[in-house]
Amino acid sequence: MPELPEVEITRRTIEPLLVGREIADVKTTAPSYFFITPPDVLKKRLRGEALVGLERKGKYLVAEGKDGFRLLLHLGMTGQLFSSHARSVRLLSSTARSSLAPEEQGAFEPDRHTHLQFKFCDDGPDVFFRDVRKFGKVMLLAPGEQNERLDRLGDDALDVTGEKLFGASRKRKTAIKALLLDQSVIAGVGNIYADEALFYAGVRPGRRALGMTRRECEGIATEIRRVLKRSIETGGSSISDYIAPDGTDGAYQDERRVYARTGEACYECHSPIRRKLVAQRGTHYCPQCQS
DNA sequence: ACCGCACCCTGAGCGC
DNA sequence: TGCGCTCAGGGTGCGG
Repeated sequence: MPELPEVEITRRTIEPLLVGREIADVKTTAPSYFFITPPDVLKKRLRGEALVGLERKGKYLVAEGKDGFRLLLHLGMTGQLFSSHARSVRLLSSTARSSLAPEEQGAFEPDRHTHLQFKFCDDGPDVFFRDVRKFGKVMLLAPGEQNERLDRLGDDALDVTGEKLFGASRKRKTAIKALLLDQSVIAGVGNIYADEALFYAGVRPGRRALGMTRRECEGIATEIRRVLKRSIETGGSSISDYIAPDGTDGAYQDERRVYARTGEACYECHSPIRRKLVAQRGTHYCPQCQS
């Protein structure tokens, strides 16, 4: 679900709830590949600790402990990191939603998809990490321990330059969209913002990276930075699962030009938006505005 | 080194 | 109602 803007908003909103509070207890679900670090190790290591910082690297959240250990969180496709005070229908299945009276909707009790529950020594809210599909990840790193998932990340997408893209695109026969999704080239772009940025840049997603001119790469880089910043300003995209940690929806989905608009009219030229597979991902573009 | 693909998992929505 | 299918904002690991 979440790409750079959603992860960044999550970081900003959850930071004051996670940092500087002594952890009383951590509850988890059973071991699964969601837990790269086993649940019992997490519980033992985190109890009594307080986190001192929370930063974002690409789509990863990295929390740091006092003695230098790091807790890596990745939201995958359906991960939700939020306060126990958050209220949102996106935390409930559709059947659960419809069986509730409107005024009850949004009340949340940890369910089988709530893989992490942080309880704190103060009487403030708990912090929950819920993930229906379990494509998210949680991992603990010892002080000074390197991690290749983090180390292989490319430049942060908010800072991507045309020069960087142009350099990376040489010798790459793959589609330009696949290049944008490659986290070792630039970190943070996912399926929505790749499609949106390529629309604004006027470039078809399926074109070979190798065929891009320097000027086109400049345009794509500019649009990536602009679209991501704009999405952060509007609270990110809440399309199916994403909510901010306080339970609020983003609004960027209302500004989408192509993503999930298959068959609808392009706002610029009124051609129907097309969908095809590129890099095994659903890909949306305007056949008229993008060449 | 790079490429495409299978796979990890659960749920929603569709046509029949 | 139920079945079978497709689709979903993520990333990894494999063989070619």
